[in-house]
Amino acid sequence: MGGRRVSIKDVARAAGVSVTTVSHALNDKGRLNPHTRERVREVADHLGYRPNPAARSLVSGRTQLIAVMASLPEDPPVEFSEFAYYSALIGAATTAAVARDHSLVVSPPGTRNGFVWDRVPLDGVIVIDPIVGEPALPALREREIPFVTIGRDPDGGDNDAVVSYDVEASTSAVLDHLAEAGAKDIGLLSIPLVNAFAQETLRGYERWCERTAREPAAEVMTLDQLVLDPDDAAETAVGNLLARRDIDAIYAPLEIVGVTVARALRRRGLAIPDDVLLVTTEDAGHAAVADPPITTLSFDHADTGRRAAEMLLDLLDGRRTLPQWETAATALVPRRSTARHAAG
Amino acid sequence: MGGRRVSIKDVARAAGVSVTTVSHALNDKGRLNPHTRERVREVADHLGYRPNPAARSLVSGRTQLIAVMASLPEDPPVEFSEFAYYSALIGAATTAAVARDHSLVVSPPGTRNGFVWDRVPLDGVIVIDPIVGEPALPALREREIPFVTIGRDPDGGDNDAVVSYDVEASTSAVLDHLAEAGAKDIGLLSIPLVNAFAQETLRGYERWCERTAREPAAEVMTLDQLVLDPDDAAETAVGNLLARRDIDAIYAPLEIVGVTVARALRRRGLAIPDDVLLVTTEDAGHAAVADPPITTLSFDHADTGRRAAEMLLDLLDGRRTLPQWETAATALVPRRSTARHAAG
DNA sequence: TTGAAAGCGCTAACAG
DNA sequence: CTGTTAGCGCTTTCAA
Repeated sequence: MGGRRVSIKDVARAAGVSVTTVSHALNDKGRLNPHTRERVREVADHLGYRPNPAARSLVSGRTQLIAVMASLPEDPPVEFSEFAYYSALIGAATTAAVARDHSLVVSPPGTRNGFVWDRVPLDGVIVIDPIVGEPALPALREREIPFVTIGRDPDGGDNDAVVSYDVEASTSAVLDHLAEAGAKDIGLLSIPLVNAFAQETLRGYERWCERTAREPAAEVMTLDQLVLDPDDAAETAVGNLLARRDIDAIYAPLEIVGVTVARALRRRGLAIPDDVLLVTTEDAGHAAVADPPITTLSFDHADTGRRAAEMLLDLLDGRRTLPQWETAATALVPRRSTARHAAG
Repeated sequence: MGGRRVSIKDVARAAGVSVTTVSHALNDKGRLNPHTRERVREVADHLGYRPNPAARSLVSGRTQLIAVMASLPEDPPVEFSEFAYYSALIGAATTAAVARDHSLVVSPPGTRNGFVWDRVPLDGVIVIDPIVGEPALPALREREIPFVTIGRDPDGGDNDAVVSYDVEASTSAVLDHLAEAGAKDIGLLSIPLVNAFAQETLRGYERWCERTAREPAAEVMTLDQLVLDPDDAAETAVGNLLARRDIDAIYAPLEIVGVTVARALRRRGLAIPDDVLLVTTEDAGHAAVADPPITTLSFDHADTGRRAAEMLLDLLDGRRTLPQWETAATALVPRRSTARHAAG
């Protein structure tokens, strides 16, 4: 397209030097007369020279490209766009990548079209919330493409680079908060145990119950239910939970679930927070605007994205080596759904 | 990194043919003995051969990479992640790109770090909601990089490829809806007139008022206000609007504005919908869960992203030529905020 | 029907 | 301090 781009040769010719000199001048390599270097740079600048990344990549083996990929079950297929937090995460990762002279490509989940790295040569990959059996991880390991997971790989990954929340501690914080708000009997409405977050939440819940000598009551939704009809899944799960025991507080991770649970409770004539306390997690911010506003466990997704990108980039240029583990902050945001005695 | 990738030479050697033959066999070029072609393919497959995109790109000049870039004011800087709809849009565009053997890279807005296409060689770019004076557009034109804008370029762009909503018609629909709901005096709380959407909304509003013989009352927020403190901006704007006239309905595009306006009205003792009817636009879905749920003008962002990607890809392989114009559907979603006489 | 060879733009030995 | 040269992996004339 259009009038051919200016190449290193054009610059060399215009500056009256060899291509090597140009290359060195522009990349601060070798020993060059500062004067020559300067002149070459001016010429290059004047000509609007831009190194061709493809050529550079061909020789260096690196592409300055990293990818971010959401790990989502393929069957049934989860709509990528349902997760608002990807937006924040991707935005931050992009910014971090660009600041270090890389770009970020977005990979669709699943393998139906093959992996991105079969199409684009990638220097590294960020995998968000790897699910059990995620095929991308073995593929990356086999291809020796460096990667960072956001959340631990539930299938192992002890030697991986991971940015993660301290899920067990956060879960305890949620449950402590509920207990302090007067909860006598707290039920967990768990998402399917497909990723480390879900698994660790359940474990955190069980341990907390053990520590506080309470009888756990956990209801785990199936993946099919949740994906095919989240409303119905939450509805059913709440029903099961309440049928089992006289629960007076629910921790329901995943914002869409939390919001639906709130509706389901209301439909049953149960008031929040008077009859049942409710906590969920933050995603698109629905919890905050719901009526009543729902207390959430919140994550700084932008921070997480930034950290993951930084970690990957560090791995790529050898500033860090495997394994890596970094913990991102969580915060409990109390709202009316857990303020039993407040006017709020 | 790791055990060198298998190159075309390896395949040629293993199959006992020349690299030319391999290239032809794999790309369906030239005239080859079908038997040879088949055998070469098997060998390549068996060896796990993947063409090196950098090499291919060096020769073809194409990279199979397209970018998506949000056009946002740099000063004051708008946080990319504030717009939930990017997530849906990017997800859909990614899927569309991948289906046609391309990948999508995300560009941060602004030019502080130079443009993406200075770092990654791109075949084309999607620019979301170009603002007045967006520097990317002239840059793209100059570099002759094909692009599609989502929403018209307010600075011209009559010869561009654009995917757009029919903003004037949608605005009319909103106002008609309000009028039908009993609105006597409808105010517009406009976002800054930085992009085509804002400009056309205002124009649509003015024309509608003219057609229906009403006196327009539009309050335009300044960019600084809106970016620095959206809550305060909306608050002030509502105040101004109400001070001017006895408005009984407001159309406040941009969901964050709409939600804030709702709060501001309540704080003033005005009930929605009884005292004031309210309509906003859809973004993260806050309007739907707000109390009362707010009627929105909704967009199918995924559809828009998909169309934009398709259009760009068509442009790239010559299936379409400039100019292009495609309209994406909008829908008015009535909720309680405009149901004056409903129990809802 | 197949192969040799040039060359895409760049970097990095190696010479001078 | 600067230039020559050999590739990186692939596509593509052009010849055989």
